[in-house]
Amino acid sequence: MPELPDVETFKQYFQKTSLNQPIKKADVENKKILADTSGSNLKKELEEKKFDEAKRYGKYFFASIKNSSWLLFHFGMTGELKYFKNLEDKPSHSRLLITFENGYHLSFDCQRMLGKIDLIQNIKEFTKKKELGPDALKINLDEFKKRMQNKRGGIKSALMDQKTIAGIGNTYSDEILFQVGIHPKEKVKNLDEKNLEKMFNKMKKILETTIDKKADPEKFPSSYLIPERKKNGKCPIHNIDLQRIKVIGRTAYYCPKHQQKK
DNA sequence: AGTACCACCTGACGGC
DNA sequence: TGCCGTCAGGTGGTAC
Repeated sequence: MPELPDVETFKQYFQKTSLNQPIKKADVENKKILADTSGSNLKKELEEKKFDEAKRYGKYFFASIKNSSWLLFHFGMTGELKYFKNLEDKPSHSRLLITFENGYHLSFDCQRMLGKIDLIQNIKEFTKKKELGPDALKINLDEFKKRMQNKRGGIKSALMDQKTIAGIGNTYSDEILFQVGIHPKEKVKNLDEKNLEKMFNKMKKILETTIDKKADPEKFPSSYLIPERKKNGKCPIHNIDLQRIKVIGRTAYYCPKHQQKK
């Protein structure tokens, strides 16, 4: 589920594999993933050019096309990047296929097609238009507290609101709340400054740790909730069944023992 | 402002 | 075996 740590991992992968390599071909294999551009336009923009920079903001990834626009990726729920040599290794839901002069390929694989690709001129303008809040990795404590203190609803929906903070989704909001011991439906208003500061620190630590582990739950510390976010999952601290509830239409997992409402 | 609900979309899974 | 409902969860739109 591409949230900030997953997208950051894609960015690092892209930097390692696809930067500064002359592009030979670019083919859109399914037009549904295109936002505001056409397949022929994308082809024209990419072929015989190269990527010279990679950036991330929240859950969005941007690849700079040298002397031209930015190629924007949003991964939706099932999007990912794959770099490979032989076409037989092409992922099964490849929607955009880029072929480099060196013979390797980069594919935007997106099974459910909830992802999007677009061309944009300016990242700042884009994030402004989307009204995205500060990136969760970059936001400082004061800004975090200020933004949270303006929220009236529940804490999980506040953490997932991209206009409040950009980058946290359903999975990682569960992890943050699990580690600070707060119920997903707790009203933000009921949290004091100390709660918010602890939450801020945990959020940063979780993002840094999971990026370091390349967003792979199998490599996460055994004290983490995420690997247990499944049917019959247990709290790694208390070894009891996790609770499953709906919060804003999303499934939230939490420990009924150490995440009780105030 | 916040929440509820729907749509987009595919594939895995459980029930019958 | 195979059909069907449900679920997964990011975003965006609408209704209340």
